[in-house]
Amino acid sequence: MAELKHSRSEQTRARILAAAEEIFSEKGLDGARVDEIAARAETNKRMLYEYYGSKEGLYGEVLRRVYRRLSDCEQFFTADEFAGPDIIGAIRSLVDAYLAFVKSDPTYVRMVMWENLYGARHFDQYGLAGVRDPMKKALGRLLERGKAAGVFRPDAEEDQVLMTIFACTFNYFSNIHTMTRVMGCDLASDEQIARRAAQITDMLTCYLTAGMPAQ
Amino acid sequence: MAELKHSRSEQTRARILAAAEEIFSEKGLDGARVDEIAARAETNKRMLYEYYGSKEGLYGEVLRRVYRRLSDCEQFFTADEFAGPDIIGAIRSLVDAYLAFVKSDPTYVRMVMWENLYGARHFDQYGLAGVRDPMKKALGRLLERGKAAGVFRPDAEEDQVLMTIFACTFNYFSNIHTMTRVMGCDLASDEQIARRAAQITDMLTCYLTAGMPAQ
DNA sequence: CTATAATGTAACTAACCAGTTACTTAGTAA
DNA sequence: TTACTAAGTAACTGGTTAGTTACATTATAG
Repeated sequence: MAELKHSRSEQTRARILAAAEEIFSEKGLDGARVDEIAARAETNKRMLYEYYGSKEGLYGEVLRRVYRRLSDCEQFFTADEFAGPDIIGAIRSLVDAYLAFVKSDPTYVRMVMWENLYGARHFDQYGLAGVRDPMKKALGRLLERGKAAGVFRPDAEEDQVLMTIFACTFNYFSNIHTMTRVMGCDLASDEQIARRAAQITDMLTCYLTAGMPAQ
Repeated sequence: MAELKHSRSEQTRARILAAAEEIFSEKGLDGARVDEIAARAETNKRMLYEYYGSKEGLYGEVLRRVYRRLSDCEQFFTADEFAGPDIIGAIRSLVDAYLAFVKSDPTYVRMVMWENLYGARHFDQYGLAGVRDPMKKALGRLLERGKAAGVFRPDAEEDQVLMTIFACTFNYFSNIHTMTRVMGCDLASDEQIARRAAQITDMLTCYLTAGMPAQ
């Protein structure tokens, strides 16, 4: 029963990685404690070092796993929804999808924040340089189609639009604590999130269709 | 010469605070080392604890100081530039000013990021709840004037526009490390920053003036 | 059953770190 | 000079932490 043994160790590996993700995303590389990760994984340091070699190595694995979840959204962004004739509706879907992703995956948001504070050191170190945001491709195709159809202004730049969408969606959750205090309302509520989504879409649409003949 | 003595201790206090700002913004509360702060301030722990009581207390002082720099921009945003008849130009100035601020003060950006990762714990603890973003007031006045003049659409919401400006400017620098890798170009260059500023302004203008008679 | 290897436990180590304390130096006032 | 106080030094303390090691348990293959 080699499989059973294998499966047992795989399960421990998986529990360690899951616990590490929780704790690294919560406290960062410096704030996290190896013993705490081992305890939450219901194992101990010995196994953690057996499987991952070092604290930083484990952190790197967590980072890889988190970014993989983003790449895995690729399929979503290639769905039929984005190939139909309603190009403005597709932009809305794109914004909604990204906002839904960052809302549903606070761990992703926090790990990206930590990594930016660490100067993307581990991002480079653990071979994530090739990671491509799936939204970038989808947006590129969409802009091209929109321009060809005469719906979008021809001078719209993919990179700039992408940065705007990314900033507006990501930032809403990454800075939600300080922004809530400045705004004086609960930005985490579904109502506020929906308002924000509508606003971002509205704004992008205004920009992308400015000066073009109305549909 | 009581003043000389006083001044000497004040200088040590100031050197400690300056060193702490550098190191806390670089490494965060957990990553920073009290000995390193003392060494950089060319003094030692004894004085640090004399003046600031604890590591966290010092961190709180740094946070206060950093936010004070933002409030101090108030005067800039009340300048004549924002009261003139060129309301769209004023929006451009507002974006440029905020972008220039976050570009010139990476310490502010990083401290806000740390604080968001810490759940704004120290933000509350050290009495920064009352901090108001000076841009918020300036933008509120500007939108009101623009609407009254029939230049801006009447349904534009101050909070939403503010969040957009904040997200687009702050996020550009807070996520510059990971975004540079996804975009594949040097976002820190003056050329890229200028392009970004133009884009943000353009987009806001499109949104704010959509459906209004051309000027 | 026995040998072997995977899995797990717990104590240990060497370094580190926030915070304290005993002590020294230097500036000042009378 | 003398008495006093602020400023500075360095060693120390108690607790913590990443990483290691010696040992125990369990499972399985032959």
